[in-house]
Parts: sequence; structure tokens; C-alpha cells
Amino acid sequence: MTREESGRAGGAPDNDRMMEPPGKGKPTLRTIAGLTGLAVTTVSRALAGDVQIALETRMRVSQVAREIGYMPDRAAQRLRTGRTNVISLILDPHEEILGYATSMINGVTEALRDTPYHLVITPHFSDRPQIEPVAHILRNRTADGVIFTRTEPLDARVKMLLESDFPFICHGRTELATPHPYVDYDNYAFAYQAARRLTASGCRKLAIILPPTAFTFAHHMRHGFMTAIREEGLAYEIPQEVTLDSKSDAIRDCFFALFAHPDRPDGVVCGGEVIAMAVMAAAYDHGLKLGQDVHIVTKQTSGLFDQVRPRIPTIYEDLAEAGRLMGELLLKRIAEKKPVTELQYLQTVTGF
Amino acid sequence: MTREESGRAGGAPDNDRMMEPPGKGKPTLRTIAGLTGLAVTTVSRALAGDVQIALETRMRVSQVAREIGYMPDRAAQRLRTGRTNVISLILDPHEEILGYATSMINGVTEALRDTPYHLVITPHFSDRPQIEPVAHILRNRTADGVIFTRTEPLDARVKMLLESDFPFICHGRTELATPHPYVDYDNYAFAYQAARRLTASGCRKLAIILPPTAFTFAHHMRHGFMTAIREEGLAYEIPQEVTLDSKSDAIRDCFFALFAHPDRPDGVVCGGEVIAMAVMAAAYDHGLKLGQDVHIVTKQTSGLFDQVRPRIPTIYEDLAEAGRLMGELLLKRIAEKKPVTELQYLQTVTGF
DNA sequence: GACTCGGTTTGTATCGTTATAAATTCAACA
DNA sequence: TGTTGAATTTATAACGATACAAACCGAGTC
Repeated sequence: MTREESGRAGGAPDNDRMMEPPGKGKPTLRTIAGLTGLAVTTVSRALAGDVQIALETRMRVSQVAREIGYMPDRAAQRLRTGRTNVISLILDPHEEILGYATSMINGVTEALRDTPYHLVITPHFSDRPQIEPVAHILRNRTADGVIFTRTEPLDARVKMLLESDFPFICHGRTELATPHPYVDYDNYAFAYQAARRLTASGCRKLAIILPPTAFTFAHHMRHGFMTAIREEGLAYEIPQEVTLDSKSDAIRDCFFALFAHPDRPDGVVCGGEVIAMAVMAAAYDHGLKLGQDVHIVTKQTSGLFDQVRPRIPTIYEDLAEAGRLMGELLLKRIAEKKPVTELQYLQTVTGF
Repeated sequence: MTREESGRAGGAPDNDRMMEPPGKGKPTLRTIAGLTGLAVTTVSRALAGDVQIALETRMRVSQVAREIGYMPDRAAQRLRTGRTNVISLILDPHEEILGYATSMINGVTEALRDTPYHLVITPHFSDRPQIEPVAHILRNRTADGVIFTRTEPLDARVKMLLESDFPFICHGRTELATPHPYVDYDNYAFAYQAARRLTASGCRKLAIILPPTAFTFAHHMRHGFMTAIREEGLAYEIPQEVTLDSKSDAIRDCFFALFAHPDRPDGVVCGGEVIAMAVMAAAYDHGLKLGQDVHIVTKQTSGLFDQVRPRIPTIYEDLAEAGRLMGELLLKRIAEKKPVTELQYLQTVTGF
């Protein structure tokens, strides 16, 4: 008690700079130190909730801090502690899937809400090696955690991050022996169920557009699709010249050609809305009737297909939720060393 | 010359820490200082290209820096100089327009390529005042420049940023007296030309879905639309209960109701692809034939409508270019105090 | 030989924060 | 009365970079 007051009265001697408030600038620890008559160190520790600091002091300090609207300087914290309070989301500007990035960003953003973390978008330009942004972040420690997508079976980024024991989470799984955090959508189930719906509609020959084979989820999709095919003993066709990444014009042209054949597929599994629109366009341009001559099931990641006519059956993938999950799991990974199994999540296919 | 070598030989005395390389960590200025036998200050200034430093020294230093892969520590630079090397893009997670955010992010990202700037996504949660993220950035100087969208005629964010003389650029114009940097799309021209195309197709009564009136571009659109209406002396209808921000279901329902009337509109101007899909769905659900009973012109911001059948006339808005322009102009604004007129850009409507 | 002067390099302090070690206070105890 | 120790608080140094003022060097001048 007396210390306080003596501190207030005689507090000037050492940190006499308090007299000159740090310009018109933001309040710093020193501002609070001046106001309370405490040392900067004490203020810092008080705000950090150190139990070595008297409870009363802690309360008084945080009270003052709140009053003057103190916010710690991120740069200073980062320089001192090495923690950046940054989550880096690596994005490929070429993602064609409708609003893929936006939904995911929104999800991650939501998870980061009310945390000190900022979201930095790190581009991966397609003319550069995929590992580059990860290597850069790792080398310069410009983030506390990394999120990336389009995971490959033997993903070099995963390997590198695992080796460095650096917090990360990816959208999609690998086939690596070492388990690692991920959020994935069950594309096996998607393709399987999509195919089953088509067979249930009486289709005799199915087609599917797969992602580039480099990506793990291409195999999942193929597997799900083929399982349904085998169960039914159906004919099928997997066009090799297009992928989910192809321009929609290319996909339309491809299916326009396919639909010209007498043994054309009468059911198509579409991995995305734009793909579905392209296939529909191809059918339309042939005068084929949707739901009669040709059936389609598509993955839906936005509200768009609620407005598409005729109505097309869809299977929903919640990308915003995926983003939110990735954010949450990554934060968990950063905060504490959890067993990896708690950092893995597989989004199931909703409904049939 | 001699200095160099003496420096190399006897360079140890003061900065003897060079012997213990800073852990396994990244190289810093001190690493280079150790290697070259120069003082940290000299290295810093050499890398900064200070002409006070001998050309030979500058070259030698940057050579060494390159060899050991030196990258300046952002946190340290930021703490010392106050420059963050961050551009903040304020995003509203509720933007419904298809891929709006993604395209813009890609554009900004492209502009920031090969600069030291990072892109930070700052969310604006719709349950919070619009000014909040801007005020926060301003107060804590967490960025060197701000980008935001959905500008209002008397936009509080613009006012605040102008007052603080803080670099920013917005997507959309204001009606403020003080000129400020912006990139905008000519929505007047869009609406005008869209309407004219519809009248050219023989429409007798036009409808348009406008953005929420709070936004400046709502007025631009209305004005363009109404100009065309007046020139042709046509009937028109502007549904009040929906806006471009409405859920697409609401828009479809609204137009389903409109299309039920005998004096229904036979031409609709759609400000976005999802809107257009909703209107098309409403028409379809009434059995109205597109291109005959009802005509539509839509703004196109992605490749989606290339696949929509029947083909719908579209007017293109390049959001990625808008993002790129915003990035470039903002960087220009940060680098040098240019006249504002060079920091304004209006994207014209391409073709008729 | 002392002196000045460009051209060049260096030392010192600082940004705001925090880890570490040291200091202070005061009550309890011998 | 002096000692011990728990409870608090404080001083110091560092993170890596840069602004500023001062120092250094050799050459040219008087």
C-alpha cells in the first residue's frame, strides 16, 4: 500500500521520460508505467497475468491499460519473442472452383476472430515451385502456422513442415507414413454416392471429371466412383484430356464430343458447379434433355445450384466450415502439442 | 583496400560475437558484418544503397548478402521504422457476389508481387460498425495502406482516412468534396447499356435489382438505368424488397411473384451472375421462355455465363483487374505524394 | 608539419517488448 | 538485534534494424 504511494510520488527518478508522453502516438508499456508509477517490466508481467505480481497490481494495471486503450505493439512482441501472430494461407490464384478461396478465407477468418492472429494471404504463383512459399515462411518465420490446399500423396510441403516441426494444416490428405493434421472432405463418399444416385436414376454409362492426378483427392474420387461402377457392373468413361482444373470451355467441348457418340455416357459426376454448368451446356447444345437423356450430379459449394433449372441433384461440401476447422485445429496445434489424431478431420457427405 | 584487409584481420575486436554464429538461425546484419569485417551500420546502409558508402563496399556487401540468403527481419524493420510492409484488405465475409473477393484478392496479390508487401485480410464482421477495422488499423498502424470496398456516398471510412492522411484506396466512389483515390467500375454505363440492349431486343417493361441504397454504386446503376428508361419512354419496375445483397432465393421468389402479373417486366438487368440465375429460375418456374417472353442482361465477373444456356447477353466487369489497379495505385500513393487525379481509375464497360 | 576537406566508415541510441537475474520490502524468527 | 525468506518489484540486456552524429582516412593546401 505504502509502496504504491511512495511509488507514485517518488516514481519519477528513473523513468523520467514519462513526463514527455511518447508524442501523440499510441500508449505503450511505458505510458502505463508512468501512469501507475510502476516499472515497465512490472507492467508487462502484470498484463501477462504473472502470478508473481500481486493480484491488486495486476488488476490496477489492466484497468489503466483498458482505460487508455493500450494495445501491445505487434512488431515489438514479434521481434522479442519470435511469435508473429500470423497465420499464412497459401493460395493458388488459379483455383477455378467457384468461390473456393473466398469460402475458405471466410472460414479461417471466423476461426481467427477474437484471437490475436492475423490472416496473411501468401500467393503461390503457378510459374514457381510449389514448395517455395512454404520454404520462405519456414526460413524467415513469417508466420506461426501455415494452411495450404491441394495436397498431394507425397506432398513435399508436408514433408518439409513435418521435418521442421512447424505448425500447419492442409486441406486434403497424403499417403505419407507420418500422420499429420488435415481437414479433408470425403471425396470417396462423394463420388460413390454421386454415382449411386445416377445409377438409381437408371443410367447405364457414367462419366466423371477427375482432378489432376497429382492431387490425393483425385484418387479418392476415382476410387469412390469405380467402387460404384464395379458394384453395378456399369460402363464408364473418364476423359483423360480434361480435369477439374481445365477451363470450362475445354470441358464443355470435351463433353460435346463425348455426347456425339452413340454409346455416350448418360450420367455425369461433376466435381464442381462450373464443371456441371459446362456439362449441362454440352448437353443442351446437343439438344439432350437433362434428367432424361443425360443425368448429372454435382458437388455444390455455394448457393448457385439452388437457382439452376432444371434442378440438378447436388452433394454439398461446406468449404467455409473446412476453413473454420482448419483455423481452429491449427490454433490448437500452435497452442499445445496435441496428439495428431485430434488435429484431423474428415468432412462427411451430408445426406444421400 | 588496406582497410578492408585490416578489417578482415583485426575486425574481431568489437563485434567478437561474430565468432558464435547466431545459433542455427537466420543470417542478420551482424552475420554479414562479421563476414565482411564491416560494422553493422555500414552493412545496413550498404544494402540500402546509400551513396555515402563506397560503391565497391556496396557491391561486396550485397554479394555476401545474396550468397548467405540474407533477408531483413520484418519485425525489426517495422519496429524501428514504423513501416509495416503490409497492405490491409478489408473484406466483408457476407459478400454474396460470386468470387468477388477471390478475384480481387488475386488482383491485389498480383500487384504486390515482387514488392516487400504482404496482403493481410482484415475481416469486417457485419455485426460490427463498418468503421471499426479502419479505426483499428489507423490507431495501431498495423498496415501501410488500406483497401476496402462497398463505398458509400458519405463514407465514414474515407473521411477518417483522409483526415489522417493515411494511404488508402477504395472500390467505388463517394460524393465527398475532397477527391480521393479509388478504382470503380462504370456502373452507370453498365446499367445504361444493359437497358439499351434489352430495349433493342424489343422489351417493353424493364426491371432491375439494385444494390442496397447505402452504396454509391446503387445510385450510379439507378441513374444509368433510368436514363435509358427515359430515353425510350418505357415502363419499368424496381423491386424494393430485394437488393443485390439479398439471398438468391429471395430474389427468385420476388421475380416469381413479379412474373405472375399480366404487366410483368419482359426485360431484367441483373447486377451479378447469381442474381441472373435466380431470375432465370423464376422465369423457368413460370414456363416463360428466355429470349422470347423474358430477356435478361447480366453483369459477368467470371467465366460461368459462358456455360449458361440459353446464352444470355452479358457485360463484363474485370474484378481481378480492379484488384490489380487498386494495389498498384495504393503502392504509388504510399511511395510518393502523387496528385490524387493520378490515383483514380474508372473501369469502362467493354463493348456493346 | 599542422590543417582542412571530401569520401567513407563507425558508435551510440532507439523502436516496444520480454526473459533473466537481481533487488527490495516486510514480517517472522532465533 | 540480526537473520532468513517469501512476496513483490525492478534493472539490465537482448531481439534486428536504422537515424544521427561523430570519427576516421589519405590527400591536398598553406
